[in-house]
Amino acid sequence: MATPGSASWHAMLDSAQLILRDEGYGALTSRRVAECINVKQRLVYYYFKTMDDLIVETFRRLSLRELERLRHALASKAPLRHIWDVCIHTSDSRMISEFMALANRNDRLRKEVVRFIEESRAIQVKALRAALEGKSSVSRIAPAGLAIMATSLALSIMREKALGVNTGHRDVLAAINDFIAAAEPAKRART
Amino acid sequence: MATPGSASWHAMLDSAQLILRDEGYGALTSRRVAECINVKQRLVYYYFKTMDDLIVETFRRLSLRELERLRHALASKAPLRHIWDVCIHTSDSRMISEFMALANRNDRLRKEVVRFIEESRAIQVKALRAALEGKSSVSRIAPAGLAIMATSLALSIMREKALGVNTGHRDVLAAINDFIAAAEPAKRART
DNA sequence: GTCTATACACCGATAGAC
DNA sequence: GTCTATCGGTGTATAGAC
Repeated sequence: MATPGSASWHAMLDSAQLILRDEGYGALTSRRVAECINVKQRLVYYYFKTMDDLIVETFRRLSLRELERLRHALASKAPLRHIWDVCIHTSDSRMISEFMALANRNDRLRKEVVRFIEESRAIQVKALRAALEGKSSVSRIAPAGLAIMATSLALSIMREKALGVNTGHRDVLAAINDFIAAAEPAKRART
Repeated sequence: MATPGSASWHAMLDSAQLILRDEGYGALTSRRVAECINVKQRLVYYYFKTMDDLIVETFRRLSLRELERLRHALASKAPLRHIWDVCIHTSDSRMISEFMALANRNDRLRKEVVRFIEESRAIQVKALRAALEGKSSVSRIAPAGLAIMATSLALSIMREKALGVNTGHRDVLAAINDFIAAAEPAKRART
């Protein structure tokens, strides 16, 4: 259509994110997006051919920003610590749940999600491989296994926190902290 | 309203599950449910006062069945192995994604989900505590931490498998197998 | 780039007959 | 217990003026 990257374009994606987070994908409609930025519904279809396009583009912009944060953390002095910080402070868990649900039935979105998972995991594996080189005593699990454990736990902890469950969180966070301290003994920090 | 537990009642919950799994909560409508079991839309409102009630009841029935499986596994000869089997072969990950998304904005469902998480975790902790008694060398992580790791990983692996991602799965499954073998050295099995 | 107006489908929920 | 019929509301998407 026209003008990806313009002010209205970004405003629509911003609204889409907020609606997804606060009201769920069932509420992500062209009318609702338009209402959020005080324009008429018709304009949404000027920027996005279908609502499907809007959803895919919303995830795409979000995932590119997230990968940027991960690459920045990878290049830092304490990659493991900073990558974990990015994972545990990533986008709202409710919004992630919505994208997951959508990805199961939207093939274009699914491909974007798969791309994101694979790229982010590659960054994590790179950091873990470098940190664990010559330290076989820290973990017998391969870097790829540790990476999936990290993302999986970060997501579960965020989600349960949002639901109001806390059982076992302290234990897991302590274990992760110990692991990072052993693999990357540079400075001390709080989780 | 009337007759919870009757044939039509169960048929409606069965349909609701299938629709959630295959089409998402956006498609879970009274008309769609009625269509699936060849009755008219009006009948759904005879069994469930609102669509909200139908959703909550669908999760409730499912979670009670799941807890029953977990309790059965706990009472078996190899509790850790069997509980893990239940976790990794639980309800379809797409359906779980839908319930998660719904629970973030439906307070009655949220309470049911919290109850399920806490009860299932208690069962897992019980099994882990018993298995690890006097075996401090197997893991330094407390049982509650190990429980959240297990559920978290089972869900992530199922979800990624459904999406078509495999990176690191083999490593994680091997690690879990090793852990169970060390904590519960009874018989050998495949994961 | 932003608007008015509209076609057409589907939603939740209810009234009331049999 | 199951049906027909219907209300008011909201959804995607498009035509076309300014």
